[in-house]
Amino acid sequence: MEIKAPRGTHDVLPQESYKWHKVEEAVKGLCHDFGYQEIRTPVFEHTELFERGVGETTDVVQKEMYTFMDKGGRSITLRPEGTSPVVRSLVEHSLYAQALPAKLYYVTPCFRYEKPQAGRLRAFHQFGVEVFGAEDAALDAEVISLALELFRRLGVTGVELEINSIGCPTCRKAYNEKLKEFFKPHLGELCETCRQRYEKNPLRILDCKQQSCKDIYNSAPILLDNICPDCESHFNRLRSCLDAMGIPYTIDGTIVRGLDYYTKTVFEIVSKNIGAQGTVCGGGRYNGLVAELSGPEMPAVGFGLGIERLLLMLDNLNIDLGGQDVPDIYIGHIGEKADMFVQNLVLKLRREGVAVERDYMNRSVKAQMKYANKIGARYTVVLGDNEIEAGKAGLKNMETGDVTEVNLDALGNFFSSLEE
RNA sequence: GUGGGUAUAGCUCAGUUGGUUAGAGCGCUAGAUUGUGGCUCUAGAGGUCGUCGGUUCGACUCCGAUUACCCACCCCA
Repeated sequence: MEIKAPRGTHDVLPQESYKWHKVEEAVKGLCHDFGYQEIRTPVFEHTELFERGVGETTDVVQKEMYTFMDKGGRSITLRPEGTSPVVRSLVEHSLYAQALPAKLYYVTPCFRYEKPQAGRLRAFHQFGVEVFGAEDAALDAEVISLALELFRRLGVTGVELEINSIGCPTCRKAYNEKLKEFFKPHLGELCETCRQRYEKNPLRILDCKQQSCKDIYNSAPILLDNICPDCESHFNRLRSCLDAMGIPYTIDGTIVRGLDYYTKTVFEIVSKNIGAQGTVCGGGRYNGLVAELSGPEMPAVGFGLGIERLLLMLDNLNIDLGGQDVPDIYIGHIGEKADMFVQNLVLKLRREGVAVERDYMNRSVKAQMKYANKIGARYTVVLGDNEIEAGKAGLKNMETGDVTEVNLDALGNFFSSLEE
């Protein structure tokens, strides 16, 4: 029986992996420019971290985690999101005692047991950014601008920024009461899940897609209108900062986010061209999380951005990230003497940083050339007794077909001069 | 977790009302006066038709189950 990749996972094949490299390079350069440093945390953590961090009532924790007991009897969970582990590490290593704000980023696999569909995998990758130690909404804006700058640098168009404020625990508590009051007379008209939401987290009702529920909550009090003065001024400053940077946005009062730790600012960057899972980046402020995970009272803001969804956008927009890695030169050979000569020459050139390929199939010259063409070699040279004797050979430019005579000793120099 | 669609060669797909040795294009390999790619031509390799069961004289074709993939809901990146 053939073994296949588990449901909801996929392989990044050689003809795709260069795209990942390009995206990773872009992320690296971007974070450098914005002053963010990389942090790497383990793929698995104690289950409790996510229960506490993400929130026990969330879907992610309740039904989507890859949780298992290890041989030491510990409950372990494969990271379902990137923020909690970073906060755990921040607290564990007292990173908050260093220069603040602490600005961190990561690109890492995440795992959620969900039913796969377009843009949704069980094993996927997130580029994430987290900033700790500053309350200023200018940072919320910076983090948003960073995400948008990644899209800009990669040439991605057609993404839209949506922002909202879900307030702080104080004003949200008051608002929840207000919501409950509003929905109370309509309880019977709400859908099944919304009736549960009514008890657990009335805020989520506003996220319901069912028309019947929509009709009701359309006239519900709006959270934005009910946040406290402090949250309101934070939101206004965020808007001013975005305006100052010339970043357009829409305010969407229905953005609630499914992770419990968010406070004040929440935002999504959505795209229409990757199917139903249009949110390519989501994040916001989470001022309570560090303390929740036994750290000091410390404000924070960040986002997660789905790499696979980003790649999906690039494909659908036909954005070429610059092609695959190809050999500088393919060295063909004829005869045993040349075989050994080439064996040595290949290593010599590789030591000089030239990307070289040769024949390992004992193929005809014609077949070797075909192969060289297929793998996209920029140059080819074929060596036989004559060339080795003369120390010279015809170097063929595969793009133009031009052949120029070169000294075999000078091949390395030829390629290093090409780079200049 | 709920719903819909699909399943034939490495890939994209044909396959007639069930009827003998299951096809094409692309890709792969090898050739087309003996040491040079791309174009063209020729040949070859490659499939227990997702899996299991049923109906039938006979199933790739009909029925059932199962699995996987795709799409949507939910949720989220």
